[in-house]
Amino acid sequence: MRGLHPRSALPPEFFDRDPRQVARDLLGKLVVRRLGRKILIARVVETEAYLGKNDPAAHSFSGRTPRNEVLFGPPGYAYVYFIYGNHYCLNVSCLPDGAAGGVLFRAVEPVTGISAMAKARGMPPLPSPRLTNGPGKLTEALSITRADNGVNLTDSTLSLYLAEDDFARPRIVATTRVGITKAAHLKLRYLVPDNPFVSRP
DNA sequence: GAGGAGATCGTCT
DNA sequence: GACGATCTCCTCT
Repeated sequence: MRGLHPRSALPPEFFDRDPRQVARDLLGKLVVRRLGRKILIARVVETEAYLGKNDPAAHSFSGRTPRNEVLFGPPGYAYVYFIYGNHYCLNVSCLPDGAAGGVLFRAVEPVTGISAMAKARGMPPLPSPRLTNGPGKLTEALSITRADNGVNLTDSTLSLYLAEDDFARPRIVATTRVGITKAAHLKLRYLVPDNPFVSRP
């Protein structure tokens, strides 16, 4: 029942660092989602770093716009964007106010509330990797939408935040990022090898 | 299981 | 008006 215990949120300083370091350190941490009385918890198993300046693949590379302004704000805030007409993707802002780095959550492993996640995904209440093994899938499973854009992910009193876990630090592998055409050679994708919930090996 | 096409719309040119 | 940090379904093997 460890998954039901209250969790302390990761502090703002955790995100006030290079996105590459934040992306690595987020592996094994927890995404906590409150939906009314229900609580959903999932462990992070795959992330990607977006550097902002000097990273053509980053949404913030070409400067500040209404869409990406959260990335230019203080660290530890949710940047949620809509993509391909169908899906939402969850990021967390990194680096100090004014520097627009971020980390994309690409896959998580359900810990608590699996049946609720399955329901949100329109799938049978069984523990399948297909529930959360992709950036669009995990937001759907956790009911994350544009309404969550700009929320403070370091505040455990809110309905979406990031938390520490008691687990040992997982093994980490770095690969190229998925689905991008610019700066595609950079190894800025981080995953827990052999974890069945990664989006692809 | 691999591979390809379509869905679908907000954002920026 | 084009395209995108994706997903699912369909077909073929």
